[in-house]
Amino acid sequence: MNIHSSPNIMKKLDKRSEIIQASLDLIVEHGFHGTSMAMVAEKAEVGAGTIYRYFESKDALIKELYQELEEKVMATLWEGDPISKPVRQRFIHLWTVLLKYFIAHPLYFRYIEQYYNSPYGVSLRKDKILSKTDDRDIFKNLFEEGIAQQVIKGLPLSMLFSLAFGPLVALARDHTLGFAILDDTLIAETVEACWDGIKR
Amino acid sequence: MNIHSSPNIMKKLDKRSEIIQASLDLIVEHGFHGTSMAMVAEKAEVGAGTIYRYFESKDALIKELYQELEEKVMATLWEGDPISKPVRQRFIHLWTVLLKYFIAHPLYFRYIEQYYNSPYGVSLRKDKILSKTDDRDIFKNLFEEGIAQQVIKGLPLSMLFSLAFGPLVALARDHTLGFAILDDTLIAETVEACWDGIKR
Amino acid sequence: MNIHSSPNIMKKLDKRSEIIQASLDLIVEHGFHGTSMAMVAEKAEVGAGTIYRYFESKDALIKELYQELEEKVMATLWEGDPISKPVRQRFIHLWTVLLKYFIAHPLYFRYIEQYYNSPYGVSLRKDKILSKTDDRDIFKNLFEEGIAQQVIKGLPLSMLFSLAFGPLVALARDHTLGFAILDDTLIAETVEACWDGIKR
Amino acid sequence: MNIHSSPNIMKKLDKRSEIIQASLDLIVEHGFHGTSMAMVAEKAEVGAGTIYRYFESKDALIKELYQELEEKVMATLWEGDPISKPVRQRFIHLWTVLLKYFIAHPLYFRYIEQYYNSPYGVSLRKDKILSKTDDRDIFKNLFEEGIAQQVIKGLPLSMLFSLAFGPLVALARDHTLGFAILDDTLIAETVEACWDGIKR
DNA sequence: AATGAATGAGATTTCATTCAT
DNA sequence: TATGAATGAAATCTCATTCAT
Repeated sequence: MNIHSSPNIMKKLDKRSEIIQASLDLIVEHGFHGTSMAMVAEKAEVGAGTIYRYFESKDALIKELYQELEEKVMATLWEGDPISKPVRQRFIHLWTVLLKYFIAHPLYFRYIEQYYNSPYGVSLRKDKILSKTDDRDIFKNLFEEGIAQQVIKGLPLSMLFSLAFGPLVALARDHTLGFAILDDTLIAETVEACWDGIKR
Repeated sequence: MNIHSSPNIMKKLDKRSEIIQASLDLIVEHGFHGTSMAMVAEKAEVGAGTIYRYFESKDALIKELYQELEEKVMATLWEGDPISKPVRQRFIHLWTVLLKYFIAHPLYFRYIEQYYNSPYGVSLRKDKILSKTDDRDIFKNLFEEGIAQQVIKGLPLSMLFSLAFGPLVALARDHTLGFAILDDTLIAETVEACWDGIKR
Repeated sequence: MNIHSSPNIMKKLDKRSEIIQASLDLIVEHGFHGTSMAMVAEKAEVGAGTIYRYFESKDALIKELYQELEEKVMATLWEGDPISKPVRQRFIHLWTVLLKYFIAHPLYFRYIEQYYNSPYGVSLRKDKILSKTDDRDIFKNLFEEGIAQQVIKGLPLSMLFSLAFGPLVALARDHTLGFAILDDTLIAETVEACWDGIKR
Repeated sequence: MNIHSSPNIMKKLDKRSEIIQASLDLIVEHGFHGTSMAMVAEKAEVGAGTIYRYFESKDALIKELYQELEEKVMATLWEGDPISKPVRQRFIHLWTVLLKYFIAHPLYFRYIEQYYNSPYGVSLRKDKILSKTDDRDIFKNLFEEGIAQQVIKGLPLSMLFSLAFGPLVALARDHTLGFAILDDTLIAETVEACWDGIKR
């Protein structure tokens, strides 16, 4: 690769990124079906047909956008995960990072939530439950360790997920919609409350 | 009004109910935009035009359906609310009733959630926050009383809502989707965990 | 049914007929892909969406139009078929009727031919060969009888079909395109020539 | 031109040939409009833009491909035409060669036929009839000689064409589609039958 | 009041062609 | 000369809504 090929590569990446970004903005504001491909094309400043060079269909675009966002979130969590620390400390760390990430990236959060609660998300989750390689392994391991050490309630995993994520997601939603304003203190208290919900 | 007009009224109510029920079934399964008016008409066994005698538009139908479901939920909560009992006991009662109601009426729950997380729901909630007559008064009063009695954490109301409803909603979702199975014991434990999240 | 319902029925039949007729005219002139649904809608003086009340898709329209034309042709042949007459006489009758029909209905003929020689027609014919209930039974029987009576050559049926239909179709094509002009005498001579091709 | 330019020319010819061949394969299978330029480019292993260096447009490609095939067929006929032999013998020779050629090159035949029966072919034939330099001169001469010698029926030339080519084409079609299987004996009988159709 | 055929605006998607590299 | 990413016009098809019956 030399310096002259760079513009090509940049441009290619750019088009796809522009489309992804435009879709994210528009879908968060208008929903999946309130967002037409023409709107995406205009906002991304590409031809309508260009979208189909990068995404097979509107559905594929919606799905790939979700997957990209999910990867970003998971990467952020993995990055600083203090694996060797005690369960409680890891929990506090992970939940804090996650909540702060959602607050810092409200569009990501809104999109993920919208996707999750649509027919798209339901089938996605059904698929995930079947497959072994779940993103949630990082949490699963944490919970199982906590149960084994008797610091977390001995409830079914799915219940622990709901108890621990439910408040965080609800808070993030209210924040991104402007119904609540979270500062560092409130974030810390929220995370503590999430822990309180599952701690023995 | 005389007795002869009764059949007419019955019929009219019936048609409206059929439309509402058909919409609920279809939207839960296919989403707002995966459900066409033609599908609703067929399932409700009415003419396509008939829907428009009862609902001004598809959006109006979606909104009114939401409001009806919300009213049913709130009526159920109001009904047996032990207003004179201590805060904790009221909380446990209300949350148990709510969770059981969602489990007993999974379609109601799925619809409400889908609505809540769509652009429809966001504007609805913005409207509600502005108006004084909020359905959530029943909870607001409970929380304020709890704060005053120092049995509930002194956090902003919006945070308390998230902490207390988040786990419940997450659990109800997993249950209605078949990802978790809740019996009476687990319901009780869930509600306890919700309380743990906000109790001082 | 009373006289007042008549207009309804007429109208319904009319729309479908208008669409069929417009499609026939346009496809014969511009081909399958040179004919857009918008062109059909305009020529038929119906809304674009209306076509889809009568035909599931453009392909379905093309296929159904073919089937209708084929039925008309076959009905014409059946009608005056002198079953009890000698093979030669039946042959002369059927071929004459067919050629005259194609000359009288050049659009029908052009459409059928275009369909026959397109990918549509190939799969159609493959299906037909598999199924027993072939329109061509009328000809098959005639040929088999002729072979048995030793007035027709003892060749495979598919060859006899080609030998007997080939000249007729070629003539009809030239006539409908204006490359040849057939009068009654020439028609008779053509049919004789078709017979000459298969007679023993 | 020197020896060094040879590779270039070869390459250029190669690309054009690849495009022609790919188009032939694809159009025979999917039809004119079922075949996109992108499909051709991929199958020919050239860039999409490259096609336009050799052919002005898709229509031009379709037309040139037809002309190439027609030339090949005519060249084959010219090659061994026993001009000095009696009419009947020449006829038998030419028709046998033609039928065998179509059987040996089913793609050529299918393409020519598809073209012939499309709006492309109709205008092509109209043009040909106007111009004097018709490929059909070889047949025209043969028929006129036959008429003069009173061995061929005294019918209009266009009729003789239809009578003589119709069966051959019909047979070739059934063979290439797999609906009939022709061996040397059947080929000979077919050609005899073609002759029977026009002989006095 | 009830119907459902008809509508046409608008959605998704395709594809021949261009043009910067 | 060759490429293939980009384009946008145009195609097919859907569907909320209307309106004559």
